[in-house]
Amino acid sequence: MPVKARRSVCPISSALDVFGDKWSLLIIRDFFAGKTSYSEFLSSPEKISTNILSSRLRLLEEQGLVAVGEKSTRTGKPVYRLTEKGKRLHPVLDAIAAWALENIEGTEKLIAVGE
Amino acid sequence: MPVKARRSVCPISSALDVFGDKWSLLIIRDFFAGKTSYSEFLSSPEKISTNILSSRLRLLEEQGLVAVGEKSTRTGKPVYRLTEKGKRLHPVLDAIAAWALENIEGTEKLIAVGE
DNA sequence: ACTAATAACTTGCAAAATGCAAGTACCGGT
DNA sequence: ACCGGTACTTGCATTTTGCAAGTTATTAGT
Repeated sequence: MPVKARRSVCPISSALDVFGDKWSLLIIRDFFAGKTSYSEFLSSPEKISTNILSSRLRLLEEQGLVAVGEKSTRTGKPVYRLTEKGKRLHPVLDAIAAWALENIEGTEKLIAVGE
Repeated sequence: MPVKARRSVCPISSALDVFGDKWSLLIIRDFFAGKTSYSEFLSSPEKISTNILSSRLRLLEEQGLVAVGEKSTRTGKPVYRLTEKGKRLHPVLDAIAAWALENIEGTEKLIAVGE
């Protein structure tokens, strides 16, 4: 599947072509929180639906932000991981979280966006 | 019109409820580039359509990121401006642009995201 | 005052993305 | 062989987006 055409060469526009939707960055957030499996992503409080999760993981993989490891022979589950390119999004999530904590009432830092 | 229900109290999720789409942050980018009028936003290379621009400006206004000034008596045009809350998004745009310039081939810093 | 032009929208409708419920496939254990 | 759980896929209704074509208001020129 071809990577979708970008709208312009502007870095912000190009970045939004990659993760400019309501779900992609939440999945990335969950990666930073240590999640690696389908069911773990489904368990997040925002309740992503299975078809969206499946398609987003595929898109993120196509974009090179996520890699799917071999299914663990112990558990049989595929293991999803952030690539280096994906991990470099950490400052973006940091900036967004900082803005929201200051500017949107009722937001709370629940999960450590660690690493 | 009521502000849409947020999906969770997570700051990232809440922030995406505000600007998690393909267009909102591009409009914000244009504000930082000094644009203030409808036609200026339309002239950006990504070619937003008029109905989306109209509805996004309204949503951003409802969220308190954008304020509409009185129509200038000289030109008759409404003047759109970022509020302080909107201006505080500058670090977010900075982080996104920095990531894209490093991680997406063919992106170029075209407009000064100044202010 | 009349006309033309431009800016700022709104409307209608097709296309795509999202959301929900249900179903299928493939383990691993008993 | 059967069962339960995880990882999906499928079908379809709803919502959002995208494009083209209006509509309204103000300004610029004659």
